[in-house]
Amino acid sequence: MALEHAILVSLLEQPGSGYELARRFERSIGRFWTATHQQIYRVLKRMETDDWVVAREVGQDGRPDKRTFSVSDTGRDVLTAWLREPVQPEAVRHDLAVKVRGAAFDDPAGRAALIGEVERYRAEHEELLTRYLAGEKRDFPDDAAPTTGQRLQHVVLRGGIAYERMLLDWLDEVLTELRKEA
Amino acid sequence: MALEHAILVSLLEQPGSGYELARRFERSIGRFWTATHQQIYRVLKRMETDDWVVAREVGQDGRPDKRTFSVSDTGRDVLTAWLREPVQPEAVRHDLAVKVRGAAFDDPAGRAALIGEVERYRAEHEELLTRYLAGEKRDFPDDAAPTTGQRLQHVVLRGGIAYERMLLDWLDEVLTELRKEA
DNA sequence: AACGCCATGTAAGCAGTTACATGATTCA
DNA sequence: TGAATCATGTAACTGCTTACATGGCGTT
Repeated sequence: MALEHAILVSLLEQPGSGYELARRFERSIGRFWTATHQQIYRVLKRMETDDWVVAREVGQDGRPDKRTFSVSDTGRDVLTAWLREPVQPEAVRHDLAVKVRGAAFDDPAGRAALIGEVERYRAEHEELLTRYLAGEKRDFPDDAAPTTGQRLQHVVLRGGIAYERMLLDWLDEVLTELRKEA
Repeated sequence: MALEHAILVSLLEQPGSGYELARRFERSIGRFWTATHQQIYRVLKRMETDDWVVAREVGQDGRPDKRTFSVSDTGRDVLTAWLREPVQPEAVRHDLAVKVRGAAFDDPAGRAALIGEVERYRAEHEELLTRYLAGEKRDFPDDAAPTTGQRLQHVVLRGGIAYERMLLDWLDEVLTELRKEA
């Protein structure tokens, strides 16, 4: 498990509240680790109890107060120890691939419906790629001399971009195959 | 959730016992849906209760008896209905990307350890790619005229191959970035 | 007046992992 | 003799999802 560790990394990059973390997980971190706000608050509470993070109350006007978390020394040690552990094999769960193989056992109407779904799915990921590329241009301009942290964030983003490009190409292949049935 | 559906697809492609299913999930299906034998037996039992699959006792000599499952009409209907549902967004959980971003907060010794881990991970996936390519050559020879099912299985396998190639390229980029620290 | 955003949670339930258990056969 | 493969499970636990809950502020 690594939600704790993803939170530690995110808070080291920039301290923030549970709500802010949830938004980051929707955006940048969500590329490689998804989590809902409910889950984040629960884990954050446990991390606070275990002294991995410390909270600071921040009063705001015009907005609800919030609790901003930072990583403690203990938290840093926990992260360091985790970084030295072997990388866990991913638990792959790819809905669409199951459906594509399942399409062999459905009738033409079903395959037509699946084609529509794949097209929708493809459009979603095309948009995602566009957003990644815009984010890259914004956050990692060519002329800048990046810090270590920025270089590592950038290479992770390039991974997301490479994944989306690969996915779009593959979806085109899938569509070609599914259309042969028509 | 879709383990049920992955099992239905697998049993439609070829009826089999819980044990055989577990082996398939280790091999081909595991590319896009992982599951352990414990989980498979539990789900299979529920599917049998709900009449999605039917079992046939098969006595074997020299080996324990087994229960071979096939998909019932109800099971087929369940699968068809599921194929018509929207594709669920994937729950991404990519350990390694978290570690790469976390490496910015570790010392050189820690980054050196991570480099070693990434190399190991890369070697694993290179081997996986080799196995995919061997499987492709074996199961989908150029000259054959494939059935619909085979064509769809093939396009899913090509997805796995494209993914592994993309991953290997990306891991090389990651290694380049991590080594700049040294 | 209604909707969306900011901000934080509780509670119930299910899916999935890890550990444990059994027992026969085949092969090195 | 020991390890690997075939074959099927139970039990405990953890992580994650879904649904529900509250309340103020800003915008249309």
